[in-house]
Amino acid sequence: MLLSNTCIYGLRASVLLASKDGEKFVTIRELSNELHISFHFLTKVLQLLTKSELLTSYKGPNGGVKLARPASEITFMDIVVSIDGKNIIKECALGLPGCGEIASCPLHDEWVAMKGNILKMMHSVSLEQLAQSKNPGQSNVLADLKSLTA
Amino acid sequence: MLLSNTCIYGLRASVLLASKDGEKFVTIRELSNELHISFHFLTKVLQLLTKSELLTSYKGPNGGVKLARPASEITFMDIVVSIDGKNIIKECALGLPGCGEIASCPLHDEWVAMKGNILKMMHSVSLEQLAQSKNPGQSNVLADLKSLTA
DNA sequence: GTATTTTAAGATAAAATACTCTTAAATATT
DNA sequence: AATATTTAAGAGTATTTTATCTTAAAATAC
Repeated sequence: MLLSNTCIYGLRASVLLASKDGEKFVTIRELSNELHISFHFLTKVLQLLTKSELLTSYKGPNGGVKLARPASEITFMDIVVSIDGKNIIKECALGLPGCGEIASCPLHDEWVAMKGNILKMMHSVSLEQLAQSKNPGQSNVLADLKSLTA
Repeated sequence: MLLSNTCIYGLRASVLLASKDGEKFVTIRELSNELHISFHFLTKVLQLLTKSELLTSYKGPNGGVKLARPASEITFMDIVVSIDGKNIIKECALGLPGCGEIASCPLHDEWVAMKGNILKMMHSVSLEQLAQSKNPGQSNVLADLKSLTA
């Protein structure tokens, strides 16, 4: 799989946060309830995003987490990099460590193009876009985000 | 990552086999030496390919493994499916289990298109093509296959 | 048939990932 | 100050992936 489970949890929580009032702190308990993700585990995941300064957190009553920047300014990619790191797609489809530097494997060009497309998409899609589905044929992602367990 | 380590080992060994005389059995010991992969682990990996009938194996002296079909008739995809299964790329980038059935997340269309491209490439590239680099600018993949450790 | 070569299979170990539980620290309310 | 709320941090557990080691089974050669 391209993204770890942990990363997908982080993405879902971020999109959910993006759908809420960006000023208020939202408790991780609330997020974990709506997303059906274990509270303790989600806490760990969101700590990563907080350390990366994509989220701001606040302890104590009325505390919680919120996006550190407007949802339009945080990309899918930001979340992915924060949790899974920069190398989610290997340089070479065959895992050849030297591929592309001096010589390349036969898949190289196609692979680089596809990798580029995926990264480009991740970079160009914001949490705001993910939170509000714009195409008429598509329902809001939030319904799925919340209702599904598996 | 898209493909497991195990799968990449299987791919490398298959490409190496494709570069050799397709009639003779090649010992796993020889493959593991050339690829710098642990003999015992490679044995396990190739057992999967043998079970999937992509390789033929033979025990005893002068035994080993060889491709079950001509290298031109075995695809990158065949190897990947045999080792990592059919679902190497999730339906939905956000891991939403229901995405695409009734409603879709905002990434859906782009994601499906990219997934299709990757699968198409894997399906259209044969072991023969991987074994003999055809583009002048590209070195043969075998040099990398053999020489690199990591 | 005995020894040798080689894959097959199983048991075990190590590492990475996923997840849980407990305690500490910070903040707010009373 | 005392208590409740909430994130942070750390320790611990479980599962999956990766890798190793041992033994068994099959085939050959002598």
